[in-house]
Amino acid sequence: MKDKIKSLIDLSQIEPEALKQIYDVASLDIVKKLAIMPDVHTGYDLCIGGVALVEDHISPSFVGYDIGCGMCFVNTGVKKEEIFRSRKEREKIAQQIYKAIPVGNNIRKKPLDYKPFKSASGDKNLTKKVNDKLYHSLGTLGSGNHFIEIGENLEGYVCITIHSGSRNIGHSIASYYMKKGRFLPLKSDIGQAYIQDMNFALEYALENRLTMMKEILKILGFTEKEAKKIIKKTLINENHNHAVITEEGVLHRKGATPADEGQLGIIPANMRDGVYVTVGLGNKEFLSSASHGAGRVLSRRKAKELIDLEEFKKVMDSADIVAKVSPSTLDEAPFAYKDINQVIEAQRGVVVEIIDQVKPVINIKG
DNA sequence: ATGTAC
Repeated sequence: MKDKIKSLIDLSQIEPEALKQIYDVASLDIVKKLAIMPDVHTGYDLCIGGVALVEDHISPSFVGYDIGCGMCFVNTGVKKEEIFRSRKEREKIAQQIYKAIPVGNNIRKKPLDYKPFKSASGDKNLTKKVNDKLYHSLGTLGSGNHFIEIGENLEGYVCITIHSGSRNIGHSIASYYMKKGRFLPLKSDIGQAYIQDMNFALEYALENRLTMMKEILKILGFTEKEAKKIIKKTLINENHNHAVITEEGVLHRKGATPADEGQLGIIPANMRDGVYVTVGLGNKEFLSSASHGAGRVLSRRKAKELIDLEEFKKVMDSADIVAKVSPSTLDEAPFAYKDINQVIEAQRGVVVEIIDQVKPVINIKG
């Protein structure tokens, strides 16, 4: 059983509950390989930061609730000084973003256009449930670790990163299929239906991020034409909750950045340290995957209990980052996360190379 | 991870 598990972090460093999940999953005959990322923590069924190769079956719970959750990134090609001259200006832009993009539990009052969903399983309730919120949820950020970040890369160019998922749409699809079984045979109607509906959620999550990306570029003063060009030329899109059918089996990633050879990805650190741009090395031992973040050291509850708001404010101010520093974001403070350098070093040259790094200027959160 | 909704 243990030879199925390949971990980028010492197993002794993993929280007991997540470790139990790892052994439970690895003990299943149907699971051929299990790769563990350094930001691993307890999730529903398969741990977050877990990548599982499964034989002939697809598992809704191995993909998780936020199907298609992931990152979009662009490099505007404009230097920081050309857009941001003062802190006041940055604060104004942050305000404009909060005004244009619903965050947290909020969705749009006025719906945006998107092609309707029809459940491949034929379930009328699921179809209705998804379509009900489809247009209102598009272009909304969500909560938790989801964020919008405007930052400066190593060359001084303004880059935009968005971390968000499929909102209620993916959640509805995920819950519906999780009730159908832990593993759905690929050669079954329900398995095929899940694949189709999961793919819809992946597409929707990308559209969700792109909608926000276009709005942000507009707020930064780019014309529609310029925005299109920036996206076309520089977009990195990657999602860390999905399943892919491969020749070796069904590859499920839950909280893991795809790192096929040459594949670009984004690994976020935390609100203060920004994001890393990665290129995959296609390391099959680790199922061509990398971490999807730094990983928490404090649970959300503990973070709110232990972290001092003033301390949080101090580090964000000294890095001159405009961000929502409040009791509601204490659980997202840098101290709630592992030291990103260690997490990166555990992966550099093994599953990815780092090709760029972006320091935050503005961080938007739910 | 998520719509004030069984």
